[in-house]
Amino acid sequence: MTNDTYHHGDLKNALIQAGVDILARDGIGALSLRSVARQAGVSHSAPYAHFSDKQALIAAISTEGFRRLHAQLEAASAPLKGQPRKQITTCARAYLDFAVRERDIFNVMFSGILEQEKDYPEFVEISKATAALLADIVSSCQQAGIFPSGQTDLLAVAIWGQLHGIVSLALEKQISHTVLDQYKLDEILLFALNQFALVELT
Amino acid sequence: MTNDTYHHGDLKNALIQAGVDILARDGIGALSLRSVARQAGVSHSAPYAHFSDKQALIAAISTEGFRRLHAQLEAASAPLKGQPRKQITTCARAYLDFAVRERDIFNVMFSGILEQEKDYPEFVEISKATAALLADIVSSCQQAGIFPSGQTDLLAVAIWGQLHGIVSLALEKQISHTVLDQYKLDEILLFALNQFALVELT
DNA sequence: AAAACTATCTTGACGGTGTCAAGTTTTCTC
DNA sequence: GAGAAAACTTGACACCGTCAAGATAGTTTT
Repeated sequence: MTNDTYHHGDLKNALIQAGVDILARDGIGALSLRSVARQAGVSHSAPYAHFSDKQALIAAISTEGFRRLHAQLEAASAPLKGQPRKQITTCARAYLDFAVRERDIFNVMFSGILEQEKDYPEFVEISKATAALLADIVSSCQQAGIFPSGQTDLLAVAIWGQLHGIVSLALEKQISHTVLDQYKLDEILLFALNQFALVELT
Repeated sequence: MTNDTYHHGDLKNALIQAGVDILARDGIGALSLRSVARQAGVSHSAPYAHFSDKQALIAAISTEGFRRLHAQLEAASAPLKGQPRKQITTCARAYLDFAVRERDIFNVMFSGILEQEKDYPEFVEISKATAALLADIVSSCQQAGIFPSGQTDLLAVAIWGQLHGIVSLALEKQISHTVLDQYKLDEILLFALNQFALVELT
């Protein structure tokens, strides 16, 4: 072959993007190294120049997922700096939005498919940054008297856990229709958040 | 073949049990129709007499998982009938225990691998029963003045969600060491539960 | 600038997988 | 006991992850 596309240039990112696209279009069952290679227009073994195995590709896709989630939470909360009461509710809705809109990426990120996550430092970094973003908002809320003070890390984990759990159960269709017919999901999130709050969140 | 084991007798349940064993021994990556058939000592196509496809086997394993979770919660709460304060904390710990001890089944149950869950009525039934078990305890707690009264279903979903989320994040190793070094997981669960409670839960 | 080297990509192969079709064996039914 | 139905085997197919060997493109060395 003597054409000018033998070397792709940025195949690694193209493969990650191809993976994201396949997830969005065909779901998690269609995500394979070979389908990703096909989508990127390269041979079935080309990914091995950039990913040591399928786990490494999944780690990269999960990392990209956390980047998007982080960016989404950042975009939701940054314009509300100084208004922690609005930040926490807006971020909760943004978390829900992300999970619904990028359902399959969200699943890849949190479904235990990725093992040995500590082998992927970029994944660890961005997932920690995402947790820190939420913790910062929780901390701001404490300082504003919205949440009780003290044990910030513990409080942040509890709130993230609650948020994550309700969203996850919803994606798994484990929330009964008797509840869903009565309340919208973000109302459920708000109700749960308010258990922690000293003033009513809306 | 003329031996007396051509017909297994109860291959369907044997295949489910084989799946559970493989999950426990080799993890979710080793779960395949063929490995399950091998483990049960039958040919690679034998499962198709009992399961229409791999999804159906996964549904059956998930169903078995919910049966075990339900049984575990039942065993934890039944002896404490009339003591809702103890029931709710004991069940939270039992939920955590189950997730840790049967980690891979728990993952199969809640990782979105199973699609079209409504096609599997036994799965729907036992998962609803599990939610109902938790909701009943929450309701008892309300009547005992441990939780605020009203909106029982909403409260139950919030509490289950919180429980589920914290456990899930822990399994995903998304809870930072600064928190885990300071608190045990069941202390985190208790802290979160107490946000809903009118009296302190221990 | 030529040569050596390295990174990138292709081709081809291997065993494993889900699924289906066809055939065999056993059990059920009348 | 014959025929039907259920349970199981064998064999095939396309797809998968992975590896080895080779081809091609850039990069570095001299």
